[in-house]
Amino acid sequence: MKSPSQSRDRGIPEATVARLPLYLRALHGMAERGVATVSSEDLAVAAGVNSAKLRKDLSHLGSYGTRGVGYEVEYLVYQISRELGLTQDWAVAIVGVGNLGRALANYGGFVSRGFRVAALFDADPEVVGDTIAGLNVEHIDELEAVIKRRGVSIVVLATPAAAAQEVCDRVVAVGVTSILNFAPVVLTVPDTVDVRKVDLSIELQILAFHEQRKAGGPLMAVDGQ
Amino acid sequence: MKSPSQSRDRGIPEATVARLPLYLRALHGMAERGVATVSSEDLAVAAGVNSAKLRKDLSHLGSYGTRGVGYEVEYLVYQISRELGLTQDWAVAIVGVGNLGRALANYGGFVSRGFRVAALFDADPEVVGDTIAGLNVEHIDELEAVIKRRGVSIVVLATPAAAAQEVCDRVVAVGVTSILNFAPVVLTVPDTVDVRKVDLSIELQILAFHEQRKAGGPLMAVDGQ
DNA sequence: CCTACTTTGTGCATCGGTTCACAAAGGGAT
DNA sequence: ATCCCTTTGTGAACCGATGCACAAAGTAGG
Repeated sequence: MKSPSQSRDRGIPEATVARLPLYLRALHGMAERGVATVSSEDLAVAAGVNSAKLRKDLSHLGSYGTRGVGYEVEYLVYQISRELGLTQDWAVAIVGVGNLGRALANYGGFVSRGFRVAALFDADPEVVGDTIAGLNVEHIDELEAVIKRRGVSIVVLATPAAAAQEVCDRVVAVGVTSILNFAPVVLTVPDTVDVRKVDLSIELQILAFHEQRKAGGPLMAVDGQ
Repeated sequence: MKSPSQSRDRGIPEATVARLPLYLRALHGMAERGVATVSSEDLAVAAGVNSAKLRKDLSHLGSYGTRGVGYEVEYLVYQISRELGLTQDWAVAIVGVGNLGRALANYGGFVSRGFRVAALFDADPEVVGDTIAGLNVEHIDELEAVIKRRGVSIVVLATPAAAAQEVCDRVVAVGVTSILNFAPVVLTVPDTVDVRKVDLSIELQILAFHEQRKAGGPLMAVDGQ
């Protein structure tokens, strides 16, 4: 049941959640440049969205702006960070240390936002024991033990497609409920588990679709039937 | 002739376009396993979507199913491929050969779907001249010349954030209208240009948000679903 | 205190997308 | 040919997201 006068409605729309990190990035940039206060219009431009949308998004977190003035940058950074759960430290494990897994392990963008790569796993004895980004690569057999021991709560799957579901099942079995999947497969999970997927090939295909139209443009009817 | 003979409505919804690659992947899997015909229900399960949605999506391409039977796998693969523009060969350039660029260059998923990595660029003289995935890394100064010469129409940006906008401007200036951006910045482009962005850190932040709520405890809205 | 100006927060109309549910269309059996 | 069974294709209701436009709320200056 939901109380009617819940000051900060916990039901933040998914679309809004997806944009908060964008605002946060823009705000960090402004904070670095010493900007103290920002209007919805300016922040919207920096984040590449419409200002009305931005204001509505922020209004879901509470009333943190001052009419006639704007938003205080530092304060807003804090509020958004807290809402996203970035004020705590998240231990992330990366499974699969191929090209992609390696790139992810070295990616600075993680660490800077409250995420800490806490473990790397691979099945290939050739790479197990290697040190990547200052971390020892563990054998996949250690998956369950290490995840528990190090309090990993988010797992990134960068395995071959064929291995993804099995690894997924195993991490879900030890209680992981947040998965970022780079393998090109549809994962089956209990609905208590969140899966987000990133598929590089799909993004290119969407671009190709639009590119084709631009190129075909006015002559489109040529292949019509 | 217009009227209902506008059989294939060219205005395919964006949400549908984004799912077509998913269906395609599922269909390829089925084709390999020798499946000749598939129902919307089965294909929907394989692609991880609702069957009504799948049927509506496919209906935007035309009437390619047979009532009482389903869809012929090979035929549907062809139709979707054609719609997405995958029957032609797309030359892709990757700019920035750091960890991520390297991973992308080696990523098999591109080649297998009508995409061909045709050029690699970097600014660092240390890596220029290296061979990655069978390709010579060109200096960024060659950007315009090589893009034109090799007919590159899609550019993948895997540069540091600070360099992304400048590279973007340059490729747009030579006529590229499709960009896949991995750099964590909002790119400014003319609206004739399509930009899709992939931000690994944003995906993690979205997961963290939901994870926090799950862990968040008693004050959480009890969403018993 | 009052007036002029700025910018937030939001009600409302609208739009695109999802889902339901069923008539229409085809196959197969007799 | 007729009946029954399966599955598509789609009308229509629904739902969430977007964007306009403005009242409310604040600042600044006299």
